[in-house]
Amino acid sequence: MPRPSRWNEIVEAAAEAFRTNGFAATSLEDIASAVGIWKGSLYHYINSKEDLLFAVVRGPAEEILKQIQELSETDLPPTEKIRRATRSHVKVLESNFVYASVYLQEIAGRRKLPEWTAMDREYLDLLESIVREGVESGEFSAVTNPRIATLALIGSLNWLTHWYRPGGPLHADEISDQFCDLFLGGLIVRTPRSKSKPNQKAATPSPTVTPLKTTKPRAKRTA
Amino acid sequence: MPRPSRWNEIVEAAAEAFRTNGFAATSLEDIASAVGIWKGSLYHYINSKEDLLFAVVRGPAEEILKQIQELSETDLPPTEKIRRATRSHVKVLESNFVYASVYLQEIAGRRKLPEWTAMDREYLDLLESIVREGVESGEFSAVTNPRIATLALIGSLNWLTHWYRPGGPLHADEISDQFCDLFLGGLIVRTPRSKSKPNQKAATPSPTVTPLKTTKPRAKRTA
DNA sequence: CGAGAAATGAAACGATCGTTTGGTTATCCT
DNA sequence: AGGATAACCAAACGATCGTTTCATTTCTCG
Repeated sequence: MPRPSRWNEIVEAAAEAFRTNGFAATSLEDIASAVGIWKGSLYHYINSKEDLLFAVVRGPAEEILKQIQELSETDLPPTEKIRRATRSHVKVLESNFVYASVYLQEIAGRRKLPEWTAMDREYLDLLESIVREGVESGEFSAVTNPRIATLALIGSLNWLTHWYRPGGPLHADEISDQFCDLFLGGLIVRTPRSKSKPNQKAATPSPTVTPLKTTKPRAKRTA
Repeated sequence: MPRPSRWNEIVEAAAEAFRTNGFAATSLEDIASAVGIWKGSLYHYINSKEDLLFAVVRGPAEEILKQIQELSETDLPPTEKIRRATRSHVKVLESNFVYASVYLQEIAGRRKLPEWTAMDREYLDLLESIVREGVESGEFSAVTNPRIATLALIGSLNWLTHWYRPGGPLHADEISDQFCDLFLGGLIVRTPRSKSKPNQKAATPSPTVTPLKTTKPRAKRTA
């Protein structure tokens, strides 16, 4: 991967085009003309079109993983870990918005290259182990399935690429704080009631309406 | 749009291919050979390749919107509305998993056709108004920004297409129940304390660690 | 200044794609 | 049965795409 000045322009133009039209629907001519060169000239910087995709995507992918790796090595209480993980996730998404959007749309979807799926998996596992830590310490007593809770948080965060706009009215810090408050505390401020009964349905304080089939008896299913 | 028997095969094959490789990277030859016909023969069913995309996507998009429209017309308490909305959202995603995945990846992203963005917008607005209803009734006293809370829930739900696998170990009812419990109640079962102080940070019961910059003073910014 | 390397221009290639055309077979209806 | 209509075959077209090749310009630095 070369280093000269035009290279940054090229990667930025590629990222912008990939985000708007998708990788497959973006032609090298689109990128070249955005920079002001001929499409053949791109091959002094790349060996194939896919090189551009990886160049766009590598930065934020490695950054976001590094952040949670460092966080996992601390001994902060789980609540604080979740708060900081949420913040750094939103921060990386904001600071590298176009790049990160391309990653989530083109890599985290479709492509199954083992290098990237391993990174996704490691990130998920580290975040889940934080949640699990909170469950075991008794702080997250409302969680029944740590993996689902973790995936819910990751979903909220990554979905930012579908609606967040840099320079828009919502600041990243504001968003991450509210996400974190919501994830940790939920919508409802519970009335002090069943303390020693960590019921699965403890979060539902409205008995006004008969619920329609709370939880089906599950069919057994392994793996 | 024609009706014969092969038409269903074609749409299913298209959906499967679109989900795996994306719309732009899928050739009509891929779809035709999956059904066992020549690619030119597809044009007795369609006028252009995009027709296939819309045929794949229309069903679940209209269904998921219809469900929340009907729900909005009831006078159930907000908590119950959220629970039912979550359930039906997961249900539609599960029952039409491939179709819905294509919608979220190809329509809710990139494409800006006004018909679909209007549907997305209406769905978001209806769900947000439920949240807002709960805030005004006092039930959702922990919410400071209804739109962000709504987008967080939608993100968790739609991210299902990135990790859920039909026939896998997790049942759809189980997932939607846990999502809903998490969204309504959060990770933490709060200890009865500040009842009449709906502080922004009421959800953070761990004062062990000094938070790093809670919320920056925001730069003013309109629109 | 001038040689050598880096960067870009300019054109062409083979492959593939969406679409069209026209003919052939199968299916349905009364 | 037989005609009409739908379904499909088979081939080809023009356009576009990723990539290659080679000539030319621009930059670097001793």
